[in-house]
Amino acid sequence: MPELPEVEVTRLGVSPYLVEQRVTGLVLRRAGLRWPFPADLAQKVVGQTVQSTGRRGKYLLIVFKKGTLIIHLGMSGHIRILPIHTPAQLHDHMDIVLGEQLLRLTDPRRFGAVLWHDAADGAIEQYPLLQRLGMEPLTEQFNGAVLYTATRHRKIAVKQMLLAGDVVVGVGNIYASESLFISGINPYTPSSELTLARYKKLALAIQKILADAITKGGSSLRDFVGVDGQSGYFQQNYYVYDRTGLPCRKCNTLIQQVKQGQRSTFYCVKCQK
DNA sequence: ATCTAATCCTGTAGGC
DNA sequence: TGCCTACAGGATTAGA
Repeated sequence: MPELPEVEVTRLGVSPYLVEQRVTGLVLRRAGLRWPFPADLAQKVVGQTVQSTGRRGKYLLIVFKKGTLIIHLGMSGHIRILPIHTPAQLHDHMDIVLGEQLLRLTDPRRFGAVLWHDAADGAIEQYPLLQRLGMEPLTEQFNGAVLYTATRHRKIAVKQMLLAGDVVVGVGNIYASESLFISGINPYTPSSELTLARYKKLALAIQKILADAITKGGSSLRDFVGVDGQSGYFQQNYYVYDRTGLPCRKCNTLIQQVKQGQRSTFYCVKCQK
């Protein structure tokens, strides 16, 4: 379940194996994932050298001189660095070969995506799918005022606003519930009704929880090079997510699970008003 | 301009 | 034991 921290941890993990390395081959084992793979992808990347890696929201960027490879992990995707000629298994959809190693994309549910943009680094914001994305939460510019000003006419529940990604990116279903608990906000509150002061608390909660998750995930970066892939989210200690019917860690009230826009929301009715 | 619902797909958990 | 259904996840898209 990659949210922003897992994508960033992935980027940090694979980056040393990519940057300044030349792509020597590309293997596609199906026509595409969520969307078809770019038709001429091999021509675009094979022979090219990776300049840098980046991230925009939950999109992983692999930057070449002539363009940028955009990878989205969907909800079940993950990437590993493996020795060349490692046999592919079910759901291994793409290999980017770099000399003696390869970057392998695995995604059982195929909600992920592999895209190409014919412009290097700076111009990536022009890519259609990235154009409507909200602000990066882990930047100096992001704060409560950003949330406040963007939501003056938004009646949508604050939980669903966070998830929508057009105000702030990278907050998935887990961290939406968690950040609202930390800031003491009821997930049903219409976005336009929250005060600046409460949005300041929410913005700080989002930044802290995402940064902490990256730190924790970063401690298992080596997992991206090897057989087992997935990185250290197991020990995550959530306040409300997936704790339906269990006592709130602050007040012992039983945690409620509800549906908002087809998605589960977890919250404490006493701590979150 | 906003918002809601449907959609993509597979693995897993729960009910019978 | 095995079948069946519901659900989980992100984010675009179409429709209200």
